[in-house]
Amino acid sequence: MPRPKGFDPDRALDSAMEAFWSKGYAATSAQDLCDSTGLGRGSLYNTFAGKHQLFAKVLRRYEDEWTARQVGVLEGGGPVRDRIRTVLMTVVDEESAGSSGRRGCLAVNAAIELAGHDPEVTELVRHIFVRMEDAFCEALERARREGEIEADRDARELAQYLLTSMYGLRVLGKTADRRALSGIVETVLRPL
Amino acid sequence: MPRPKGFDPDRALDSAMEAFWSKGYAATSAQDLCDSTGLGRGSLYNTFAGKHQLFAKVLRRYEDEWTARQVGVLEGGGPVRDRIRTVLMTVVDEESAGSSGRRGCLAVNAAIELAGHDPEVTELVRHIFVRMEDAFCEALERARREGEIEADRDARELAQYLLTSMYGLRVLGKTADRRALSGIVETVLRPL
DNA sequence: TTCATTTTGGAATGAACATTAAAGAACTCT
DNA sequence: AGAGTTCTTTAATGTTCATTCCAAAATGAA
Repeated sequence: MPRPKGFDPDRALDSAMEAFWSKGYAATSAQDLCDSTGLGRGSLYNTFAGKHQLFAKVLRRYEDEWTARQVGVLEGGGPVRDRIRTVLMTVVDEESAGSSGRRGCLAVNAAIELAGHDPEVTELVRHIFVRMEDAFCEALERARREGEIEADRDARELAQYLLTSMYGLRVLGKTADRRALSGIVETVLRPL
Repeated sequence: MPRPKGFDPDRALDSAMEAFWSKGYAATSAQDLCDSTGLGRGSLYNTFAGKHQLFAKVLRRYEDEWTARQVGVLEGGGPVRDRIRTVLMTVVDEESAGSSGRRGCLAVNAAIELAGHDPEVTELVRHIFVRMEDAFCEALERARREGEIEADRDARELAQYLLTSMYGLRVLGKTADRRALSGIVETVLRPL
């Protein structure tokens, strides 16, 4: 049996995520990744074949860790309207965090920076977007069956509308303040 | 009198915009800029002090050329609802362009890639966002005065809502198809 | 034509880039 | 203890990066 790794690959993946998340793909160097993970170049390239493959792994982990959390909220109990508000207000909270935060959403960042140039990343991002849309859709369907929202509304259509609003908040969050963002959330929720 | 420049700086600025727009800031090298503008390194650095200053100039020109065009549509005649639809459908058209297109919105790209790290770019982007929001707001106010929309609606609130939807479309445009995007436009327009 | 000035393109700069090579250290199993 | 395998570190790879420098070409004014 071989010598075991001297570090936890998942923990390293989280550190790498942190780096990519706050600096973007292109602006994060191999040195940055070594610094943030604490690994040597050799260990890094042995474990994650290269920068691009590492980023792909990071994106998959982001879906499992962060997207899944938001999906979980939408699958929870209570009025849908409140669950959706919780999700959107989480976005507002993240975007109006102090200078330490403001990293936005890794999937959105990746979509804007790489979609169109990088097929693999585009596919991973699409997967995340679809998963969120489906979560919105199922929550709305359930609400419709239980009579919480009117029966003639198209759940899929509303889900796409909410997804658009959510990612629009991510963009505006770069320049708008918390007060404006939470106002928008209420406007978005109104037609529901 | 000195020797005049052998090129049109505004035309060069447009070429540089093209490069930054389709590749992003970090991924565009000085060589890329020389190739796309046709300038030598000397001319480029003599005219636009450096990559960063050039990008700032490009962003200002983007506002004058592209943002102003959308503002113009909103200031035009006819029902507001139609004018807003035109603006949003322009976004859909741009996002579902063939492989040649799909550059998105330069301001959104810059916001996601650089806002939070680059104060100057953040300010330039904010300016563009505010200008679009104001244009939406004034169009809505006018519609309210002329009785086209109900008087109890808050124009500023609606304007922010539309801005959010517009930029959300930019994000989803990276993975969604034309059919989905234009469906979203109608959903966004409905509560108006 | 000559002067003063500026543009221009190419060479040159040194730093940072992603990645690979190699050698020794560390570990498990026999 | 020893063999076999993997990990880790360091050095080194060659490329590309943004930017600077410089000599030569080009221009308008005198």
